[in-house]
Amino acid sequence: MSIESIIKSKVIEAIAGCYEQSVDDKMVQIQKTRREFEGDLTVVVFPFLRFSRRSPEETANDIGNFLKENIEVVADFNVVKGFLNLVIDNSYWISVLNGAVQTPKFGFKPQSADETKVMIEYSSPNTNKPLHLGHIRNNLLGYSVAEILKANGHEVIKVNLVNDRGIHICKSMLAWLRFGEGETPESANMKGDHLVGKYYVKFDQEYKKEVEQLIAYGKHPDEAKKQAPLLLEAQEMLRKWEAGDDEVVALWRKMNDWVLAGFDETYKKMGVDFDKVYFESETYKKGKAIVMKGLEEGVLYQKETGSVWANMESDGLDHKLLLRDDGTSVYMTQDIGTAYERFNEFNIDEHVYVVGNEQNYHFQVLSLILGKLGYKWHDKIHHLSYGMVELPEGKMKSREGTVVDADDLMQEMVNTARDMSNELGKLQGYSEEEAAEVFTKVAMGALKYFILKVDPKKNMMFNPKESIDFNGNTGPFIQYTYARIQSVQRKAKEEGLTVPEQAIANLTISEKESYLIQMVADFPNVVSDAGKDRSPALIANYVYDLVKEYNQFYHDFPIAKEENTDLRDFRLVLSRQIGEIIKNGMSLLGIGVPERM
RNA sequence: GGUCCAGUAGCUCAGUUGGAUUAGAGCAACAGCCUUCUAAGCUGUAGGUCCCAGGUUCGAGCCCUGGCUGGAUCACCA
Repeated sequence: MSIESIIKSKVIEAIAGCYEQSVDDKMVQIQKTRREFEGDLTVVVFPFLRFSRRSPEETANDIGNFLKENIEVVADFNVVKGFLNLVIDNSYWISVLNGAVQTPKFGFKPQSADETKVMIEYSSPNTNKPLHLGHIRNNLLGYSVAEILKANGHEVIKVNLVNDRGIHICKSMLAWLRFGEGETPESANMKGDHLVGKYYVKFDQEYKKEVEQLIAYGKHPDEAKKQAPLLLEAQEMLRKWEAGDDEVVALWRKMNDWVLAGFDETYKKMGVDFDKVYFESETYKKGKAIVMKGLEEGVLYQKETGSVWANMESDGLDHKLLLRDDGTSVYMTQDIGTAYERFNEFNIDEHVYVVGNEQNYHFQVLSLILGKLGYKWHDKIHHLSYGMVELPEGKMKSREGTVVDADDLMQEMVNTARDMSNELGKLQGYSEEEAAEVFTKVAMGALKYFILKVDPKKNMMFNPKESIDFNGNTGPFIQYTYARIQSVQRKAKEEGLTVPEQAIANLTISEKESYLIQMVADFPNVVSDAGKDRSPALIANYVYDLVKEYNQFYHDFPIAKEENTDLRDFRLVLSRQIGEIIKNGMSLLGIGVPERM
């Protein structure tokens, strides 16, 4: 039983004893004592005033006396206004630390059948262009949330739905046929996704030329945009693809394979992976049967022209198209079909979709329609919605060339980390491979941490220059602290000190250190909260706070040189445990920590 | 126009189910600190109408109402 729940129950007893009143345990608020006050834990007594009918100070004293007498580890208390600050005995904190030390994978729960089984879909790229900065946020969030859910005991299935069909793919294909001169990733010495992306841009350029020409010949701009020969040809290509035309399908397959190989490389560098990859070319017709059933049951309705709709007016929304006049599926239909399939095939309890906030409306409607169709799991689909990534120069526009390419960005981060390491002479004495491993970890840590520390739902500003700043609330700062902790442990060993498995209980430690232990003990709660909120930012900011506290306390107190051997041992144990937490916490963000840097 | 999201220091961001005279970090600026656990660090100074106005409460950056500003979205696109 935790100290908080013991105090809680005793506070209820105290109120029953002193005032003959019973209070709900929700009214008992216990929090960490703020740093500037003496004590470890604080009970807020304001809610009890109407029971005690005494002043806040008197009430706090009454309860304080009761707690001091009835709980062994409550060593003392003081009262400031309506706040009852309890001093908890050192031995308690040390036993908490020892408990944490002895827990393998501290903060992580083993997989449990009691927890829900969750599918998480993320990344979801188009195969007509390479991944960009927005995808990076998506991928990092998806991977990190999957890790966090696993650490909370959930079984997690990571999936990727690749959008490999549609008019945009045909545009790249057409431009490659027309202007490519047989270029391949090998001959051009380019990643496949970049090569295909190049032709997507090429299409757009040539298309614009055609449109301008048509306008020059007197066409109305709207008409010109629709009648440009390249566009008509691309549309024709899509029709052929859907009809299964051998040549078109072969080309489509070839270029898609290039792109997918390119994506794999990028995912690998980013450190993300999937348990299953879906292709839209295989799923785009799904959902039609479910919609037809809904139509029969009268949940949906059909217009005279043949299209099928859902009336969402009762939910304050408009009407939503589900099948076109020609009976073909739209995006929503497909999502209905794949959701149904996934819940049934994998027997999942929940489904998380990591998709940008421009699709908030889509997912709101998806859940409502599934509810209308009678699926009880319709409220078990969660849209993990994230904000746009903006640049200092303004918004990213692929047509204006202001997108930040994922591969370029990662390479730039690695280059910068290497340059800084060399400049500081940090990695002297390392082999080339070892050095490369370190600055790659640092570079990726910088990028990942910068993005994950921000609340997912907020739009964020990505400043490439700032992200490569290795100070402050950044990944490298945290990695650096970890490396220093490992250095302490190594030095202690070199000096012949055996780092004990546990700290000695009868020891006087500073209030700062008991505060640090409280933070250590908090880690499992933070992991749990991050799971509930699906927010890596909680973990990131917690780890930063812990690191900052650690640095501030121990910068001036070299642990290995502490003369009191019991205290030194205690500090070695605490420091090692904090290192463990940094490593575990960062792994939930998909960030590696180097032993030295 | 309807719906949803956001607004906290010059900039980028935290702020746990409402709690403490003084709302926190980092960056940028200024001033210090290398016999230290690794200076990729630490310490200090300066910087605020928590968008505005009401309301609820012993207590509001947080909750409610109304407004302002910015963003997203409202396709027989995906």
